Amino acid sequence: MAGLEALTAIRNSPPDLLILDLTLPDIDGIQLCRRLREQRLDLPVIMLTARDGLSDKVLGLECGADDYVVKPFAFLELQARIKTCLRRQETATGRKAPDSLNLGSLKIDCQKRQVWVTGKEVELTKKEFSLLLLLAENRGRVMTREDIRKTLWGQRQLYSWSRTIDVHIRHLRQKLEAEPDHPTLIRTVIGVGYRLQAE
Amino acid sequence: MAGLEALTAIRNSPPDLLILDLTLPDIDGIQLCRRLREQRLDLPVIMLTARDGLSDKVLGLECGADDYVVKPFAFLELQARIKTCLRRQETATGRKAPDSLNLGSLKIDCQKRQVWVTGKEVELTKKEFSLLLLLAENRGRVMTREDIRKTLWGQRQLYSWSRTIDVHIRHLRQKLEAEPDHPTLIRTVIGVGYRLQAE
DNA sequence: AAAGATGTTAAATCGACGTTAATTATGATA
DNA sequence: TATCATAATTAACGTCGATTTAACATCTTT
Repeated sequence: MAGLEALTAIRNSPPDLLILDLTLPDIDGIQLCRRLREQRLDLPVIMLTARDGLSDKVLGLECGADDYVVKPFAFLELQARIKTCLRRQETATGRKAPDSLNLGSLKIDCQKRQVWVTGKEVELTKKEFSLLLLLAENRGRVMTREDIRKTLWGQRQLYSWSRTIDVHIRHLRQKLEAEPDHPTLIRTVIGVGYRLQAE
Repeated sequence: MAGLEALTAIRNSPPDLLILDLTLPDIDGIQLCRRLREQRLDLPVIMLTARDGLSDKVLGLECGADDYVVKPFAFLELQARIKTCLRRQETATGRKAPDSLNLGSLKIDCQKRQVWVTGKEVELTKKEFSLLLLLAENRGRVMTREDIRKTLWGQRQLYSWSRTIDVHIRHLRQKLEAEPDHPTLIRTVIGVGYRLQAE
């Protein structure tokens, strides 16, 4: 799988741990890792590489990787590091995103990627879910279109004049709001962005 | 200046915008840029380079540069890109601004873009909010029309005889003052500009 | 009172957002 | 690999609020 594909896949359904090869077809492991961190995706990353130079090693760790294994490696070593990484993750307080969000009539299960409104489950697409999660994690605060664009699409993927974000907002409103045409949950802040009403 | 020197200089007193040459003596522009981002230095960066390959271009943007100009370039192009970059920076939500301002009965939350007067929330438009923020950040001091024009409109033409600023002030007074016709919060300093009463 | 600066209002313009349908991408399945 | 279903994005246009303009009123200073 190419790096950019991976990035999308990870955003859509984050795994518990990532093992990254330093050499990927389009963007390399270091860049991929950095992007993850920019997007506040706090999952453990183990770098995998054939190169043995110190500078690479430093670079790997500086970009936010949690550990580093040099090829060729004993499988047991990798296994050990995976265990360590996961244990560290477990015990680190509050590093992981909360498992579920409870905002009045809105309930979000981040792990299962399920959403309920007034007890009823609603089905969201991946993009819809990501967008809702972003708004929910920042409830009360205005998320600018720029914020949204950066988080969900990364740099330079979506033109500023595109109406894509609006369309997803529309879909969310249709699925979540009692009256989609008079939204109370997802408010528009004209000239700025959107805000999910806290509580 | 070499790249490492630059890095130190930037850390010590961050400029408004950075124009980076891809080829520097010790570490190249891409690495410098990446380091900046790692250190969460969120200043706009324009890459400058002689190389024309696509991969370089991609690399430049992916490392966190905001834009990219290939040498040789028309000076007007660079100028245009600088403008765009700065405008984007300006409008990005409260990056540099403090999180909240508390001035007696007036409360401003820059993150949420919300404003309260004596506990009651008031809704402001984008321009109104920017104007109020400018006055509030410089409370007690007189902001000249020229200051206001420069900050809120930049180079874009707003003729000196335009009443636009007055109109926005009017709207702010209507929304914030107990008696809009006898303003106590936003005072006029004739011949100079406006001053927000420091509490 | 005159000149210059600011205040006020409504109307005109402009731009941001909303909406729908059509199109394109994606991913699963045979 | 072709096909199909679904999701994501684009295109095109509508709507409405925000901003600016215009015209005139009122205040200040000399």
